[in-house]
Amino acid sequence: MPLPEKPALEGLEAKWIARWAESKVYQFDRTRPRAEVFSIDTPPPTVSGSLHVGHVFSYTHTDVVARFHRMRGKAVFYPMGWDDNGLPTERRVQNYYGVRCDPSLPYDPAFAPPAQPGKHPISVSRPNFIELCARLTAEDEKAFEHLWTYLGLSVDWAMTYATIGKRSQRVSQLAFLHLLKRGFAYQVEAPTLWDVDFKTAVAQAELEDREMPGAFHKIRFALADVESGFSRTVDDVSGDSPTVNIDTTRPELIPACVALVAHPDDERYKPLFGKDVVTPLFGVRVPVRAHALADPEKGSGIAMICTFGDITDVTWWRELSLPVRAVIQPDGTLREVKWGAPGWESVDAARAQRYYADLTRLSASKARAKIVEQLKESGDLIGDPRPITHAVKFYEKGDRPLEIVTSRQWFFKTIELREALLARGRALQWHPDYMRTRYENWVNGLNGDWCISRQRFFGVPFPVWYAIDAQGRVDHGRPIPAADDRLPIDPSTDVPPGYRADQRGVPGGFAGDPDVMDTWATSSVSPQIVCGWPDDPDLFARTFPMDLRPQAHDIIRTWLFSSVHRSHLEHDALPWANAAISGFVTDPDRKKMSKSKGNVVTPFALLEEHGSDGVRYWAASGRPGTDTAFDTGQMRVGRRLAIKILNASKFALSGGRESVTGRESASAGTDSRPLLPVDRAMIRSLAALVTEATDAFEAYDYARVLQRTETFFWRFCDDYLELVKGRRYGEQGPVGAGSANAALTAALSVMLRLFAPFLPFVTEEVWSWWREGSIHTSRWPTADELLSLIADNSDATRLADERAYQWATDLLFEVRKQRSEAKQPLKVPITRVTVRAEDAAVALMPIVEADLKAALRVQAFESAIGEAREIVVVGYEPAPQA
RNA sequence: GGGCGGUUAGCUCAGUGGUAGAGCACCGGCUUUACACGCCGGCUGCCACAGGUUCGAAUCCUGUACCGCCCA
Repeated sequence: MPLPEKPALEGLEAKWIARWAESKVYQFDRTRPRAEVFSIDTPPPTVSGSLHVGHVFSYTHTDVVARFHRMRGKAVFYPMGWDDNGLPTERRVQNYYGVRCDPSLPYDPAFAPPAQPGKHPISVSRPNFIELCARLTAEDEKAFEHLWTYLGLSVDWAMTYATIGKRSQRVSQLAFLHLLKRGFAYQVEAPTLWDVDFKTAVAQAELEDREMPGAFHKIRFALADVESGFSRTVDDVSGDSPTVNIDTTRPELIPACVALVAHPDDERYKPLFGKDVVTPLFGVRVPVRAHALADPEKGSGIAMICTFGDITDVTWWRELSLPVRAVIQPDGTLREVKWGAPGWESVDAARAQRYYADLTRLSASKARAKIVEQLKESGDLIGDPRPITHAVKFYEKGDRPLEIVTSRQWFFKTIELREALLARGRALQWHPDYMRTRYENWVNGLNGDWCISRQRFFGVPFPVWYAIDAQGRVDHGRPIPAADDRLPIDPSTDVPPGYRADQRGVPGGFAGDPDVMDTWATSSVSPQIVCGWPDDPDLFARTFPMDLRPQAHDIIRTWLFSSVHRSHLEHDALPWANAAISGFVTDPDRKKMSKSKGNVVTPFALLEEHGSDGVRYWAASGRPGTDTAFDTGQMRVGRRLAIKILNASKFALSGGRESVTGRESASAGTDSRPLLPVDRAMIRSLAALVTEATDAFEAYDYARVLQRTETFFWRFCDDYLELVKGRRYGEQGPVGAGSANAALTAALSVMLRLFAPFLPFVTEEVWSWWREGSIHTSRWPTADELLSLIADNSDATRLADERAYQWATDLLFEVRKQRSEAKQPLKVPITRVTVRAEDAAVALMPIVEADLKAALRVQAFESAIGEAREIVVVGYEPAPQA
């Protein structure tokens, strides 16, 4: 192929994407043994969200590492997944089509969504809803694949998976059944964190704290039985009976109050422990109890325990064996209560009923406003509410504060595995190492088992049914598991072994588990999904445990933790040897870029403007774990680097072969080895770079590789290339030209390969000018391939060559500087340069003089031995008369 | 409140005990037969602050301040 007249970056993406797909360069070779495989557990992006520059950033990191290992000779196992399962997709489908899922409706095979979402959501059956989810995610996935391909990810697209796909469902269900059999999965009716809008349980890992305005309300509780031992000085007293005042931010939960609690050492309240108080408005007798979690510093130091206001209430309720009086319903409103009925005994049930009637069916926030009025009226609110700002727990995707609702949920055991999971974390290689601390903090802070069931629709169902007894009661105690070989199943349509379809939902029949799994319960088995467990043991043996889990640090507590957990239980092993943790992309104000903050940049436009190589250059400059500023300037620098590679390559290659103009190479017929000291020195310093780059890459420090290679390349262009330019054109005869050409082509070949993981398009383009096959399946360069070109690598020669090259660049710099200061154009020859230097340097002049004369347009050097170095440009040739 | 990272040139960042660096930006010069998306040169710093260790500290230790993130 002839060298292009004017090489350009435009169109390289389209050209090479098509050829790579055609020639299957990124196809995984599954005949290779485990030791020759590098397997990557790619994060499946949430397809219902839009891709943003943060994705481009972190996925580039993975690709760079993948390309390095491919060139090191590994068969790279690099699948892509789509996380289409779960709430984000449901929410997007609801908004996109204007529909709501109503599981009670029958399937309508003729249903078609409206072109535009209507004002009021259309109710559709669960199968119809799932169809819409599948349809929309398929479109999203196409757009994602296009972007990834354009970015140059070297993914094997034949292995793509989706978290809602059949295989993912089979693996999730099978792994679940294994844990059920072994007792690590269990279900229980228990108070659970609950989102009142999504109407589902959520897990600890999905919580986030948000600073919210609130208010402390000082509420008066009357003592039930006044005794002499109780000192009236402990707190405010009003009316006839001694009272105790508590502070609460949630007065609407007074009807759910089951006790008061203070710290066991709190002298103010010690006399009250074991006594009863009566709740205001509702007149319920509740005990005063002691517990270490009560904070004497907070409010009045005594708190009410409600079922349930927060997770501390749950702890108190459990540890103090208190009864349940729940008022918050799954939709977040207050349920109806019959005051005076068992469990709701009151000293004045009629009065309780009267107050409560005004609260029934109000949301928590409306009920709060109402009850404050009532408390004011009854005189039980002491003073005005005091506004505060406090952290309130939210579901990370939710809009209203979480409630705690008692319901039947599935859990995976985590708490009893804490020590084992910490040990796994220590065995994992973290990049950077300090990210391990995030994991350890999380594992140490676990306060309950992992709730995996969600009361949603677009997810992996639990592969179990329950018998219904003759009285129509569902027996949750003995779930009927599906047979392993039938998975995946949907218990809402499939029938358990030993039953007929017409027995669904009837006494003596069966009921399917109605819930779906938490999306993390599926993505946590992504290594098993991609590696073919358990249906393809051959693939599994070649890929698992995997080499690398790349991901961002925000999901250490979710994806990373849960994957370690699942692999620990299923395989008694870590799922991967390495975890490479990417940082975030920050905007210029050092804030995390995110959609909600409105500072997200659409990635495709960036790729088109700066070129995929340019954007990748920016991304690869972000070291593992380090947050990186969004910087189009860096992308422009990357683009310039790519252009420079094109042009320098054109020059370097135009001598060793037939050139663009058809002129014969100046070095034709000569031995193609770097023979001259300057050439040898350059080759050896490149060999040192290769060693450094390889070591850094092995340590996941790809950013250093890029930076060092770039620095070397730019100096190569500015100094070495200029130095040998004249010689390369044959000014010093064929031997000098041959040496330069040999050094140029060898150096170019190596530098292109060093750049290839970062700049896959431009390096492939240049490679194609003169080499067979793809650069991306060529061998990673070695120091030895360079050093072996040189006959004499003895220390003496090496040092002498280095000194000559150094001396040449010193002179280059000094003369250039003087020419620049004299403002003389390069086309004006310098008549004479006098050099005074130490003996050793002067002795090097014959070696470098000819190259320097050509590079600097110097007609003559005059050198003398002297103490202090002095390099003087004596004069310039007068400009020719006009 | 606890933990983790960070603070180096106007900006983005390298720099793990030995004379403070790169790119961008800025200034001056240059059509030079690979590249003006280029080349040559120049300017730019109490390395956040205060102590300590050391012959010597941007680098190690202690503390402080500020920024970011994670967890309560």
